[in-house]
Amino acid sequence: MDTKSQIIYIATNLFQQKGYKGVGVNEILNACNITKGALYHHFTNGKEELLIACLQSMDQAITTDIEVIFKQYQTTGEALYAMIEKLVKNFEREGTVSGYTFSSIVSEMASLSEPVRNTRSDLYAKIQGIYIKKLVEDGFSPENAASIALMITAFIEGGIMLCLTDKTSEPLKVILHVLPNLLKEF
Amino acid sequence: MDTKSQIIYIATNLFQQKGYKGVGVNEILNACNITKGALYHHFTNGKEELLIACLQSMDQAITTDIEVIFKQYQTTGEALYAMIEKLVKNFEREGTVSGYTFSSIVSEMASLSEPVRNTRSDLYAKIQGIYIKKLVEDGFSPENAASIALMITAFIEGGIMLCLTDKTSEPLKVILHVLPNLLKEF
DNA sequence: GTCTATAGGCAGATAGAC
DNA sequence: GTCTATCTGCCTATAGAC
Repeated sequence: MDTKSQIIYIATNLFQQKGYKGVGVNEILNACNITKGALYHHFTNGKEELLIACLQSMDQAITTDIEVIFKQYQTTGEALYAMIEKLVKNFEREGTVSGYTFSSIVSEMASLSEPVRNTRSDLYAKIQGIYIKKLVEDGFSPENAASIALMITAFIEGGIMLCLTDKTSEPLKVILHVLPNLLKEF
Repeated sequence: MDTKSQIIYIATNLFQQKGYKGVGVNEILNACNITKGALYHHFTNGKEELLIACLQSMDQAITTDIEVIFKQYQTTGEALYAMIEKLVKNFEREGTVSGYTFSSIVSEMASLSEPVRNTRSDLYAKIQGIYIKKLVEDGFSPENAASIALMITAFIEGGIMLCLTDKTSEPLKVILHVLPNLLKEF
């Protein structure tokens, strides 16, 4: 793996654990066993450019993962069940699911720059696009599908946040059983 | 209002907007029009002691507010509808509902100290206690009530997070219509 | 109880050798 | 492409006058 990819990989983990402001450039350098020269060679605009690269890398991993699951199952409800079940198992195995949310990194949005905000918005739109497509295939109207996709995102985001901060998989487990049934309400 | 209360009031707003790490002590001093001497007189242990005071102040405001609403309505579903409706109106009026969530302040939990983590946990437990009490009055079993309270919290947390970062009230509006009906699933 | 002045450290970023 | 050395500025916190 080349240096740039390695920096992104390691920095992504650190950002997920501590948030953008919570990780210093020096900490990243230590973890990567490189020096400032190397980092600023690959990321001319410094820490913020690195953050955007990390967000895009996360997006790649998340959307690929979700797309695979959503192709495997007939309905949105079944796909969501499988997806959340995977999150629960992941949390119980590794104690984290932070790879599935951007909030833990950039929830202090107000103090972040416009490029970062825009990147984050694009990524959420992409993920919700997958939900919407499947929901329309299920027979929902496009407007309803958009609302439901928003709801799904809110539910999962909140669940992940609670699991991470309370250090228990309970919130996601509850959502696992409720969310698929919830689709019938519409 | 005395100086200490004023510091807490202003610092709370800043922390809500930018997160703990995103606000510097100097920024707080400027906003309050005081100097270091005054701040460190009232908060011997500095910024972290101030944060804990802010979290407790928020907790006071939130639980009081929720309790008032929950006394006004017969069922948990009705109370939740009124509560979320208030959040939506608040967001549309002031562009924020950050007073109702701790996540935006302390989502970088891994890098925060034990006292702060514990304070946050206590506050969430208190809020969920209100939900649980009402749910049991509604006839739910204590175990079910606990699960449902967890779900409600996850849903609202996620909704607030999306509203704040996407700058639209849509997520909470969707939740407003779904959540009360959702209770019938149990 | 509030002020000024300052300590001491670490942040992100840059220049230039190799 | 990676290194070392260094800059500037901000950070939290403290000491001591008033």
